[in-house]
Order: sequence, then structure tokens, then C-alpha cells
Amino acid sequence: MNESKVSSKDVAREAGVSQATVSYVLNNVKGVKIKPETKEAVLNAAKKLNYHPNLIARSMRLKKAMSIGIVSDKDISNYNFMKVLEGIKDALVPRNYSMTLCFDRGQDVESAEHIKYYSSNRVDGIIFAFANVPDEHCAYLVENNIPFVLIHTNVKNEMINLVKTDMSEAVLAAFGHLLEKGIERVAFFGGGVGNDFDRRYTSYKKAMEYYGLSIDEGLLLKTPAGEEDIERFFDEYFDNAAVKPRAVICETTNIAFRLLKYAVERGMKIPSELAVAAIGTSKFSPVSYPALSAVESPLYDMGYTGCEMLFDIMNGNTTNNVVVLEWTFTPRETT
Amino acid sequence: MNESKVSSKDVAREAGVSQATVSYVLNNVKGVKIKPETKEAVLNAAKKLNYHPNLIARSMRLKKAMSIGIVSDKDISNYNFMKVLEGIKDALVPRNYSMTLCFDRGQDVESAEHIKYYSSNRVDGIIFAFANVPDEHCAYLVENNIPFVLIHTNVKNEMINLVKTDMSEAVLAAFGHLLEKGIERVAFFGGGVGNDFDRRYTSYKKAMEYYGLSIDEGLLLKTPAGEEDIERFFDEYFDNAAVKPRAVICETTNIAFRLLKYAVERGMKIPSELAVAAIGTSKFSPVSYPALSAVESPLYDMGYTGCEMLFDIMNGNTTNNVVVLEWTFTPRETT
DNA sequence: CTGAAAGCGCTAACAT
DNA sequence: ATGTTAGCGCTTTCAG
Repeated sequence: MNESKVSSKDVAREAGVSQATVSYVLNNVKGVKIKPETKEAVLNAAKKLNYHPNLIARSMRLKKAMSIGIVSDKDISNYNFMKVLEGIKDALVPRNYSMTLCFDRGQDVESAEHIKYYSSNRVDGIIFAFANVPDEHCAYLVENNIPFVLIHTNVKNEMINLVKTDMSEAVLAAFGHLLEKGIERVAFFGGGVGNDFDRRYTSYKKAMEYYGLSIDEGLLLKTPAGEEDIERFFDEYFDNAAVKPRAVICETTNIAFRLLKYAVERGMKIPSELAVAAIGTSKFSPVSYPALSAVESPLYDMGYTGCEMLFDIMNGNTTNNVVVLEWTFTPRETT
Repeated sequence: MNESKVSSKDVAREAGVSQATVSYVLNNVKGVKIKPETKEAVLNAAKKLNYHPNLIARSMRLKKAMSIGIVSDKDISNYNFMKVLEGIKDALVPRNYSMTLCFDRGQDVESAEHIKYYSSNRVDGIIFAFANVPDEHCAYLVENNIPFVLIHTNVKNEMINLVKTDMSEAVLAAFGHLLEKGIERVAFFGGGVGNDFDRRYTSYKKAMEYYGLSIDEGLLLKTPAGEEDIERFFDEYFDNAAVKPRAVICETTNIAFRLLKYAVERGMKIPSELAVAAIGTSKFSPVSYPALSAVESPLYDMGYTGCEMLFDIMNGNTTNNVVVLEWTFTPRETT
């Protein structure tokens, strides 16, 4: 451990005050008035000695770990996860909390790392981000009063302490944007075509319905699962389309990027001849050529909100058990 | 913090021994003999009370944070990073250490999160995994005796406390494997063709040289940077090749997967007509069809070794300043 | 407005 | 072989 053995006692001595006063000053304890000059003396002494409070000691006294555990599935998409972590981080920093990574390898509840970490006071609470949490794990957490929250875009059964999302408004917004430009013939490309449990496809359908637009077969392209051959599907679609769409909503940014490339290569003008918008979040959307308009999930906010929620729970405050965050439509150059 | 206020004192009382004895037993302190029956009594009491040692208190007493900081660039490839983390984790667990994620957002040295974390005793050391560490940061760490190690596959200037890798042996092994099957006409596909600073391309060249094989133009395909159009490049290559290669080494797994797909679709028999091997590590290699043979980086070992190295440094032991780990060739179905 | 002192839960001399 | 005790660095009543 850090050899800088300068402690608050040293600072106290240097400033000619007591250790208590140092604590009062450095923590800005409210309800305690400190004479400006003593305060300054303490601050100066701290700076002079290059004092850093020992967080372990503080933890011990406060009976708080000052850290939260993050658990996620290993094969999570990096961009999404990192964005969520950024949000969490920003909720953590003002509280001087850190984050501890937990690895769960599908063990039974009691030996799961996050449980061990909680039991040994390494973490004060747990955030599951994009993790598949077995029901019995949740039950165990609830039963043992362990603070936790689940962050997920898409969740089957309604759970407690959940941050989830809704995209329907944002898809509507995308349509609004298109309609403003007089675009009504909007296609949907994606593997979810025809699947009424697919959030993206159903959002599209609902938006079309909402605006009184009818969907014909010529507006739907069911793309292959692997997405490898997709150009051939584009070929077939555009060759055979009786009346071509004026815009297409792509189920994923990947499909959108492929379509963009395909269209540009064939000389279609984007967005004047064909507008493109994706449903999905990618760090490449703003920098693609042309920059991709997209309905995007609130990754950062999911992290931030989830973490705030966790602190609420840890503080014993009552919270909304489930928060739903809206996706947003960000128009860029392709619409 | 955990409300389970059962402490070692409680266990002591329950077992009818002193707190010290509890500590001796639970930590298996060597050099201290405990009568088997007292030992059992302690263990039983601990279990009965569901005792979990408070790690914060232990930390405090030991003057160790019992955690190390991990810093990485945000846009790191997830699979690689996670694999390295697994290795680190496995070095951590037996020491009862955890890992704390640090976010560095390109600040100046003193305010970098890992420095703050070290100063406040949150972490005992730092691992930089796939992170670009500015020279002045390194200098600062060295100067202040902060234990750290750098993990990277590919590093420009020789730094201290470095885990790096070498692929040349593994590429040689891949050639050996090919030669055993009588395959000598081995092509290289990749963006690095012609670039004598590209490790993968130069490894290929050296291997060809080593085995006395000569490289003609017909063995080299420089693939496009975006890798989007790659099928056309394949087309052009295979259409024009005077004499076709019997095997191709792909610079990346991505290129290999595309080539595999391309070849299979065109009815080429893999590996009897065309063998394929990649240089790169992907979780899809074992499950692709056919399963991709590949020269792979020792991600897990990089993490594990790096972490062991860090503990050596933290313990004041002298270590090799730089460790180089070998890549390995894993033959699967494509060769 | 500031100081003295207790104590968080643990470990490690030092005693016995 | 086990118990006694001091103390890690901090916060926080309680006194003054």
C-alpha cells in the first residue's frame, strides 16, 4: 500500500489544529462552522504535505465500501457496455465511489462473486448491466436485502429495480421527421420482419399505422440472419420493387451501413432519392459517410440513472421500481 | 454496508476462544499451531453465524487495498479485453484481490483516476491493458514508485514492466503444419502487404524465407482497408491468378471468415483444395464452418502473467522488466 | 468554533 | 496452544 504515510494527524500537527478539525474542513461537514483562517491553514497544510485521505480507513469508519460491483455478461457489445459504464461512472464520481468488476461464471447463487463481494464489504451494491440474471439470483438478492439494479434494453419478465427502455416514441419522431420532408413511403429492412415480438419491427408497424400509412409487401425486406449476403438481398429487392421506397428504416446500424454503401456505389442520392435511418446505437453513426440518422438507445443515461437508482436504494429511499428511458431520434445526414 | 454485523469477535465468543484464535484459524496463519478441536470449533461457529470477514478492516490493518486498478482505452475490442481480464482475474482470486475499473479521459497525470485511486489507497497497483499510456504518465509512475505493468500485443518503444508478444514462432509452426501436408504454395491476404513494419506480413515473409519458399506476386493480395468490398478483390485475385495458391494466411480473422464464406460458396473444398489460416484471435474461430485454424495471441496468459508480474513488483521482488509471450498456432478444420 | 477520545473489525507482537 | 492488547486512519459524539 501507498507509502505516503502522511495522515490526517500529520496535517493536524502541521496546521496546528486537531485531527477532528482536519476532518471537518476536508469533508466540508455541514453544521460545523470553521473559522476561515483555520480552514485555510488546514488546506495549506494538506497541500504542503501532499495529503491524500486513506479511503480504506474512511470506509471502515463509515461502514461503507465506497464501491459498487458491476456484473455483465462477458460477450457484451463493447460500445454499448462502455457507454453505460460512462454513465455509471459519472454518477459515482461525485460520491467518491469506485467500481469493482465482478466475474460471474454461472455458479450457484451463494458463490457468485458479487455476493461474496457484498458479504465481505467490498461493494455496497450491485449493478447488472446487460447481464442475464437468473431468477433465483434476484430472489436471493431481494431476500437478503442486497441493493441492486438491473440495466437492460430489453427484458422479458417485469423485474424490480429495473432500468429498461422504450423506443416507440423515438421511432415516431423519426417518422415525423420524414413526413415533414414529405416522405411517406417508408420501408423496413431487418431480420425481424413479420415477427410480432420484435420491438423494432413492431415499432415501425405502429408508426406507420399511427400516421395512417399502409404497409405493402414492397416495403418490407427480411434480411438474412448472418447479414453476410445482404447485398444480394438488396439487389433482389431494388430490382423487383414495383414502386421504390423513399426511405428505409434499418433494423440495425449494421444493415444501415451496408445499405448506405450499396446505395452510394449505385449512385443513389442520399437522402434526396433515398433516406436512411437506423434503429440502434453505434459509435460509427456520426462519422459514416453520409452520417447516419438513427433511433438510438440512451446508453449513457441508462448507466447514470441506474446508478442513481442504486444509491437511492442503498440510502433506503423509496424509488420507482422500474424506470423506463426513452430512445431518441438523432437526425444526421441520411434523412 | 452489509448489515450482517457478525464480526470475528462474535465468532470468538460463539466458539469460546479469543478473537486472535479466530484470525489464526481463518487465515491459516503458518507458524501458529492450533489444536484440531479448537480449529473445528472456530470453523463451526463461523459457519453457524454465517460469518464473512470484513475486508475493509482487514485492508486497513494490512495496509493493503486488496484491489488493483485496471485501465484500458475505451474503444478496445471487447473479446480481447475480456480474455485478458479473465487471466488477470485468475491471478487475483487466489490472493483475494479484486479489480477496480479506472476511467482515464486523457487528463494530466496527477488527476488521472488511477493515480488518485492509488493515492487514496483504493488500489495497490495498476495494470494498463491495451491502453495508450503517455510517456509522462509512465515516468510519473516510476518516479513515485507506483507498481504498474503494461499489457500490449504491440508496443513501439521498449518500456519497463511490459508484457508483450511475439508471433514469429507461431507463424513458423503454421507453416510447419502446412508443409507436413505437402502444401508449399502459401499466399498472404491482408492490408499489410508490402508494409515492412507490419508484424503479420513480415512474419509471413520470414516464414516463407525460412522454409526456402519464394514469394511471387501471385501469392500476395493487398486487401482494402475498409474490408467491405473484399469479395471483389477475391474475385479479381482468383480470376487472374496464373497458378492458384494451395493455402492462404489471412492477416485477420475477419478476412479469413470472408474468404471462407467466399470459397465455400464457390464450391472450393476446404482444406483439400484450399487451406486457410488466420493470424488473430476471435471467439468465432472454433465455431465457424469450417472451424478456422489460426495463429492466436495468448490473451489469457497476457492477463495472468501481467498480473503475476504486478504482484511481484508490489512485493518488491525483482522481476524481468519485460516478458514476451509467444503466440500459438491452433490447427482446426481449415488446414 | 475546536479538541479529546472512543471505536469501526481486524491482525500480530508479545505474553502466558 | 491460545489469550491480551495495541493500533491501523479515520469520523463523530460530547465537552469545553
